[in-house]
Amino acid sequence: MTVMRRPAGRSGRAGRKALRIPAVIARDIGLLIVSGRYQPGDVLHGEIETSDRLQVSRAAYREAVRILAAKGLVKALRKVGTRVTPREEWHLLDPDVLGWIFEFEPDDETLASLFELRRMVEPEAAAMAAARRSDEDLRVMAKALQGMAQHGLQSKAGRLADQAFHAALLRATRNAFVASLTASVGAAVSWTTFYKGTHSRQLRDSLPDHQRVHEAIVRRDPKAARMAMIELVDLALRDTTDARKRIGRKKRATA
Amino acid sequence: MTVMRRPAGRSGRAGRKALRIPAVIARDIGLLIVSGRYQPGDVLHGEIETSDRLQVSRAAYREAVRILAAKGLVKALRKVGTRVTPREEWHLLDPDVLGWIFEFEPDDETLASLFELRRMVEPEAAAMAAARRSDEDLRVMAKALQGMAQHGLQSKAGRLADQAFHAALLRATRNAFVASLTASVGAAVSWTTFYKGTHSRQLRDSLPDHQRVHEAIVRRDPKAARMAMIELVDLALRDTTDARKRIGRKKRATA
DNA sequence: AGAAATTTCTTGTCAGACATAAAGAGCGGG
DNA sequence: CCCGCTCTTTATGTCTGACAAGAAATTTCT
Repeated sequence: MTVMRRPAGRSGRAGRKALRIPAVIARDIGLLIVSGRYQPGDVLHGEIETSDRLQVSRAAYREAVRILAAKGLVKALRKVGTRVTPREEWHLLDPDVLGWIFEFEPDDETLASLFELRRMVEPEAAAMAAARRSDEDLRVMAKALQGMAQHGLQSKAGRLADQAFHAALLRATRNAFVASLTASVGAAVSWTTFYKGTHSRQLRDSLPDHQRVHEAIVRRDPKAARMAMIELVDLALRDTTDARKRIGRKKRATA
Repeated sequence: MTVMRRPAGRSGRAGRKALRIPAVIARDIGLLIVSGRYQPGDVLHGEIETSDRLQVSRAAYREAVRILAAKGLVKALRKVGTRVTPREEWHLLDPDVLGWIFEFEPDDETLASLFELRRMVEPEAAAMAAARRSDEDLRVMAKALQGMAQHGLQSKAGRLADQAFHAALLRATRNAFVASLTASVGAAVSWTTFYKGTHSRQLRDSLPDHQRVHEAIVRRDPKAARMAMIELVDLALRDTTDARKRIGRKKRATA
């Protein structure tokens, strides 16, 4: 494992800002953990050894470990070392942790679980949004829909617009806790559309689903918003699992 | 602000384990942030100045700041300082953050929002648990109910049993993301019963509500479990708001 | 006045040392 | 032989002081 000051990709481009060393190390180790390369119970190598190997100061490495500990991924014990925490203690809804999980192709169970959560939260959120939304919320959602229509779901911009729509909807609930699920929902949304876009030829247009939700919210019709959102999530899940099954068959056939 | 190596309370007792300096500082500053003493946009005092004032090394203080940054509460910028993040970026569902919020009496809106989240998640979770629970899940839930009955809701042990019941239920959903909401639900549960216990004379017995949920899960009856949980959450919310209103009147009368 | 160079300030990183707790080995006594 | 105590070992925990780097503020030059 080597320390990269910038996320993998072209380095010169102005894209993302340079990450500090501890953040990069935390991400690297975090990826190793959520991907299962480091299993719960495993103890990380010693601080001196690791920091030396990565050619960073021990202080920098320690700050990285602190970040991971703050997210529940590891726990440091004197004399025993820094040990990977059992999965139940991970802060799965932490944006970073979730992002790390979705940097790989998540397994079926993880994906299903996240969709179950969406299915629990988003319909009610849509209903709440229909009851409480401001005109400003509407404006943001409309703009997001326009972005989806304009760029399409294959493009990065389109995916961002999709996420923006769901984020605006959650914000419109006027519930800070619900709104803080934005990262979770966004991860599912982004990855799903990405998955469909890259692996599947025929890409069902989910824009109408979104528009139905939007219209219900415009009309301040909670019941309709809830139903429309249920349909949206269900269809998104179906599309995703269908695509997966196709890939699965293809892979099996190739192997 | 002074660094306390142990959480406030009697120090000699074996209760909680000694927290390391960065964790204590992170908690102290975290409390100042979530309580509003430090407002979003405020910049914390410089590292040298603060670490000097707290009489800890700069490295220790920096690790504390890293913890807060990992939870989205602050963001460090060169030359500008470490600044408190806008509220929308806080990781509200992080167990520590939520715990800090609930170390004070949360405002009505926060409490209402958290109950809304419970109301969205727990009924469906109960239904899922009814469909998927193992015998082991049942055993844990039964034991928790027994603990509630034995110790009562006023005692610490009773409150822990209450939390344990909800935790076991969420775990029985077999959904890691739902299960990771345990801390959030637990915070609401614990604080609510605590509130009722300390401030209110007549303390409605919520044990029957829990037992109805439990029985439905035993019977593998998702619909009944969902309905029972809806009732449980609604009653808990009503109890809490009622108690608050009483206190409010009392305070107003006293003042 | 406007752009470019410079200063300045704050976080970022490094290096090495010592402190401390907890696991494990070793030893003594029951 | 087993139990419990002490001592050693070892990893994290903490401190100190120094320098690097980047961004804001200031100054200087055109």
